[in-house]
Amino acid sequence: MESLTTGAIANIVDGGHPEKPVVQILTMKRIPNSSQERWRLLLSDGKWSNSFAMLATQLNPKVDSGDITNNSIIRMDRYVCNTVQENKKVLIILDLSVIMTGAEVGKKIGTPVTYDSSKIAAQQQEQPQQQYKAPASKVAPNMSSAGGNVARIPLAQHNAPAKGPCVTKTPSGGNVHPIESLTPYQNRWTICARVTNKSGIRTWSNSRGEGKLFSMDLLDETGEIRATAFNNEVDKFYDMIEVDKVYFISSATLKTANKQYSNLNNEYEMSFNRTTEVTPCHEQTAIPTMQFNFVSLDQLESLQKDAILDVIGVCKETHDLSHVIMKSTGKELTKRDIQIVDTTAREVRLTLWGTQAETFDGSQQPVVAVKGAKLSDFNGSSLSVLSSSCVQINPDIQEAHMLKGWFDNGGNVAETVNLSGKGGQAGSVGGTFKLIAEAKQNTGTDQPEYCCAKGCIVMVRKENSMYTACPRDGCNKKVVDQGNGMYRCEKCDQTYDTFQWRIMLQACVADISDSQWISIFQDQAEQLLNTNANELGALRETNKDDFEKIMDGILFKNYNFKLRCKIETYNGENRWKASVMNLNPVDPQEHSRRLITEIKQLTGQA
DNA sequence: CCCCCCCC
Repeated sequence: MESLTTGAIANIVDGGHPEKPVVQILTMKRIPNSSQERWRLLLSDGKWSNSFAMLATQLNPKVDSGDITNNSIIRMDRYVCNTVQENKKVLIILDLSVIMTGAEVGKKIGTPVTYDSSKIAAQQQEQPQQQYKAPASKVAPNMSSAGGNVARIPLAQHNAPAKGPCVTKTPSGGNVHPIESLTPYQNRWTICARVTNKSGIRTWSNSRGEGKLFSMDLLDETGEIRATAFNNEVDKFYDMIEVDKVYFISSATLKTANKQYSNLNNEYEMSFNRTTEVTPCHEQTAIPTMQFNFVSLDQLESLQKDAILDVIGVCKETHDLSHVIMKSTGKELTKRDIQIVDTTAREVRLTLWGTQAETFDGSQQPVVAVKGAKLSDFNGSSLSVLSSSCVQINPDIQEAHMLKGWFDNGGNVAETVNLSGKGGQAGSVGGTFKLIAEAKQNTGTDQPEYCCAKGCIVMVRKENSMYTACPRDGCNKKVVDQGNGMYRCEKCDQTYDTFQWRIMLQACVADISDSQWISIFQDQAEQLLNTNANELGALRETNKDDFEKIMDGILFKNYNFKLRCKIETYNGENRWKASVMNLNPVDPQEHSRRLITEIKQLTGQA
């Protein structure tokens, strides 16, 4: 039987920080009424037990997957223990390894006794400052001595799993807390963080009142968090806070972050309040300057519209500056579209605004990294830079060097899929999944909306499913047969001696909720029918039976469709119309995963 | 306590 680190629980409660203690989970309880899933654990070291432990939410999947259960023996690879209120301690497990599964252990080891709470209170008075200790191996021995002896972590270790703070003491001699350990459950902390982004001052006015605010992104080597200052705190702090500088910050309010408006890797965000203190940190630190969580371009189509995300790509094409008039205010804006490409052979449009658009130089095809770009569904998928975004040109980071190397060695001539061309051509189907009946409830505006639906083709209209089109590439206009072997295109105002076949399918797609006739055009129809339009057109003329066989071959199969849905007015009547932007056979595993996610959402488990 | 972020 794997041995536990006897006495570790008592040691931690008493303010110690044993390295990677092995403990047993006796029970796990979900904390009720918390907006986010949070687990409280009763831990035992075989001799002592205490229910002061919580799982960092990034470890929740280990509970959901059953990796950790009651009786599991775990090694706490990284944890912090903080004091909350007067006499309570909270231990947060940041990283753990399962040494033995609960099933393997099968029982409580030993007869642990709850570590006495009065002892905790007494201990507390002796060690009021005992809050966070970095793992000994990560910091230099004399980091707290006078003379600016600061522990340095090599920059190359930024992404190493175990991290501690670079600066370990506050100006008043207290401990510096890692950003990663901040929670609303405890309020006595000081962080030492670099400001990586700072907004301008913005005012608002709504039914709840008016005011002004600015926000900033804070970073240390354990994590990042957004902070916002309102009204008086704007006056107090706006001028002193400078991008790229490092500050000690203490005593702000923590609350759950709204992910819709932030891409920072933190479930909480910070609001400055009247007790918040900000002090510049003049020590040299190894706090990194920016932390990206890049999404590769092939993932864009599977993400929700309006998502805020980090991207990096090589600028393969730079468009001219242009000006647009804002619909809401009539103000004129300057913009520039660029195309960025990455190794997934996707390219996407990225729109820069204002000064950033004016000063952008794409002539050397630089690498462009954006933290906090916004995804839109215009023309399939496109990206836009927001005022809260941070754009870096040729950043000195590994991903950028890798991309540039790839681009200069063939990537520049690689064939790519343009995600910002029409509906998006990539294989993955993106957008919100809906039942057909739900999709049809969208009676919205004249703007098309995009969604996904899984459905079965139950009928297909064979007549009028093909037409003879202009042979000029990209025209696609129906030609008029002149009866003399010549075909006339009105759009091109030309007569040709040839034409090309195009497919325009009407298919009735059904799911459990409803059915609907949907248009499937050329490219998607060719994919669906597994043929090419010219061959199919020829077959239609020569062998009607085989033609119909091919058309019937698509019946009664399930597909995931990405749909473009629109209300069209036809003879004064509104009609819901949908066409297929792309389609894929249903992958049962992926489909099941999505259903499980939906069930969890419906039952409040996610 | 904001959460607007533009246009095709």
